[in-house]
Amino acid sequence: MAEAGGRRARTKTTGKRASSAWPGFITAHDALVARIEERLRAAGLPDLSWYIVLWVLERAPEQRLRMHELADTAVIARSNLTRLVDKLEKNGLVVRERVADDRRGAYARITERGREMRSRMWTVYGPAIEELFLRHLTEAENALLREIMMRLLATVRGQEPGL
Amino acid sequence: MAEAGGRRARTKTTGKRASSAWPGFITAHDALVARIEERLRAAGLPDLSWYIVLWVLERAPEQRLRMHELADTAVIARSNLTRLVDKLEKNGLVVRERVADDRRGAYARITERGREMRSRMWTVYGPAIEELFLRHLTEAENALLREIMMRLLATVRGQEPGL
DNA sequence: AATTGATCATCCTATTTGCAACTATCTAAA
DNA sequence: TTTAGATAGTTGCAAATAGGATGATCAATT
Repeated sequence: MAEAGGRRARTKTTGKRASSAWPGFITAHDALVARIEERLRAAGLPDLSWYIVLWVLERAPEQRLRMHELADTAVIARSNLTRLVDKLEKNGLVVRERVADDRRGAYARITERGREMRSRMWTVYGPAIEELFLRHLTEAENALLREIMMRLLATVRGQEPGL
Repeated sequence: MAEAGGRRARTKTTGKRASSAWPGFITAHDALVARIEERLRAAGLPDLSWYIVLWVLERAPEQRLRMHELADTAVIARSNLTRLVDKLEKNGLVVRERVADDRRGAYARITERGREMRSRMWTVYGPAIEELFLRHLTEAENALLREIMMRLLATVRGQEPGL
């Protein structure tokens, strides 16, 4: 959160605004994600991290991505992605493939079962997004929100220290 | 994430939009939070969850809140809040107090040291928010974003199953 | 070719988290 | 009252996570 509605601005250099959107941003995010995870769990489905990986892979050029690209796109630490992909692979949802010209590297590729699982998860996830999120936004708000998020993402990705 | 830019809408009932803000929303959130946590760590400071609890308590009516109120406000599972408050208490940043008319209950109250810590964390957190988030929004965007987040928060809180 | 420094992925360990009990207390109804 | 059912907070255990270390390979320079 932040100094939010904030008592008085503390310094001149920090140039506070009347009211930052930040606290609401992270709080709304956490609350929404908690609700969604609840629904997935109730439906006996894997959690969001699985969905995200499957979704990213499904949209990738050849249904596959290098591990580090996947980690960056899905915003998952590399070491955690290794284990997540282990589990997905054990469940037959993705397969690892060697990289022809770089023996250090590996691809993760989504399988047919992986696509099925993503689709199955979407039957819970999609309506949840609709109901908890989209439903409360006008078309214009949705569009602006999307644009803003892409802008933030672009700049934050542009200055990753470890990227 | 979501069906995003989405191939074609799958059913009529799901009433998809051209492009949902949802994937960007959670991805931007995760990326921003990761950067911020990085900075706090680099500064040898505790992580965001400590800040949020201290911040919520500092703004609370009497600098204190019942454990369950704190959990709900900060969006932290009760069992995790118990342990988080344990740690904060061990560090002298909050104290637990009994509730006069409900012997089951407990307050968490922020201490002077707690306020100092929040303030110290803000010297890193505040500029990070400014630089990574606010800086990229116009005043109008910030205001709208804030309003939207509050709206989402209100509705998601209105329908909590476990609340 | 040899060396140095990055990069890729994984492994290891300490924490943290989620969930399901569990205890104590309160509330409402019989 | 007594009892049945909620509520507050905590605890235990399994699983997930973060972050640094490791081993292997690649790229650039000498």
